[in-house]
Amino acid sequence: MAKKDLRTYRGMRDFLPGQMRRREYVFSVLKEVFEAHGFEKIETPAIELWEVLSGKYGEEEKLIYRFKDRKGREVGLRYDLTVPLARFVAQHRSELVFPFKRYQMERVWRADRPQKGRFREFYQCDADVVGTSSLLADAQIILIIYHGLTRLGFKKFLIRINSRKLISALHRKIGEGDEISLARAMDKFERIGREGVRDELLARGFSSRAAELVLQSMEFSHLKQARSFFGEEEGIRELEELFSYLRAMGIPGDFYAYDPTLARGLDYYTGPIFETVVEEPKIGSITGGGRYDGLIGSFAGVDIPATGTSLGVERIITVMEELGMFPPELSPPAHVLIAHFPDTREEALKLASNLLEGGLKVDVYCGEKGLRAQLGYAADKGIPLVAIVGEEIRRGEVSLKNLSTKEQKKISVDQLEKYIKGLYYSEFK
RNA sequence: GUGAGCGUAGCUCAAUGGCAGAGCAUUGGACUGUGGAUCCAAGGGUUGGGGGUUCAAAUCCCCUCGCUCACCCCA
Repeated sequence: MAKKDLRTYRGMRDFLPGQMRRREYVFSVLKEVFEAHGFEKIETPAIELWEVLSGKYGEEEKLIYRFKDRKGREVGLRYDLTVPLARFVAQHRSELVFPFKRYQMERVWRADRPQKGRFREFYQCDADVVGTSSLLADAQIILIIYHGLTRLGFKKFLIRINSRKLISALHRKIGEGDEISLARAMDKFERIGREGVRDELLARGFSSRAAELVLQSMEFSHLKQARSFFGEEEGIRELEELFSYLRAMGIPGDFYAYDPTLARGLDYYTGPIFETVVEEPKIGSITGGGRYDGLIGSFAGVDIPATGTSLGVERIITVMEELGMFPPELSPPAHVLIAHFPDTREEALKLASNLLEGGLKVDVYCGEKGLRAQLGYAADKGIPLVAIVGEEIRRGEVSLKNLSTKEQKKISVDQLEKYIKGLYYSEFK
């Protein structure tokens, strides 16, 4: 038989138990944060009809995995969680409570070329508020980004904030060229600098007069400067209102900033836009989102305003791994391993069933090897305690070994559950 | 789509143009109440694939495929 190619498909990964524990930790923290702010979880299918996915992403559309099902129906793997949400809301309008606050933690697929922090199959954690154009919703989204990242242990990050309306205003002001093209050039400011953007604009066919205006508008670090440049502009008023909410929410000022160079490529954004960057390591943005008041209407027929963000869990995990941000003790695969000998197996099974009843995570050694092997198993798997069920069980006792302190003591079976729980409250927590 | 670097055992990696190797993992045995240890043994390779140079290629050259990183864009 020819040897099988054992690799996973490009850009798609297996997750080993050790990795899964770190991933689950991130997911559980974010879940708590979402729910702390009143967001409810939903799920949607991996596959959507092509007509749902098409025409929503602009140039990005070529990265959607697209195929025909067995009856020739055009379908695609979802590219993000926002467009499926729009379809979902349009379909279930009558059953939802508005403003509808939902979160989702699911896989999405992009036929992209993988690199650091970029995959073809990856998870996104999205939180959105649907059915209100109030900037309170945008502020709440920014709050959960702040809350989520700080809860995960991030000490330093910046949520950059701008408005699609200001990019449109700038585009009207210069009166030439294509808005998306303008936005793309501006978005490169961080990487290629002031002169780089000038060259980029000229290369994209903008006049040098236009380039000067654009460069001028990108110098602003405060909304006040933008106001004197743009005048009474809706985008300015909105950002001022948004920032007043962020202050009231108590988000420290060095975690967010008006950033006129932020553009964001997706076509559907209509109002405030935001993304989060970290200085180290270099990995692009770790969250991205904004207001998209027209998207759901394209499914529902009537306009339903919405805003939200996607937290890039894959990049968040990459950053946390590189910076050693994971807590040293994640929850163990089991609280205790039950070790046993050929003549104590039935007692071991009874003990395990009692401990399970008490709510502990119990791993009964499933092999028939000796104690040495069973202790090695617990050590390799990261189970901190081993209850050795040997001849002492005849006297109603087991030997409980703590693998980290190497201490071992005999404990009566009646006391065991309480004793283990006590250890987890003091020592392991 | 563009560019650079790298492809040797399941994994991590050695081998000056001159016999393809080690550690880990796997399998079998010794040992069976204290961290799969220790000891003994075994299996495992078209050196990514194809072509060329050479007495001789993992090693040099060409093509191709794959992976990684960067660009584009994005989480």
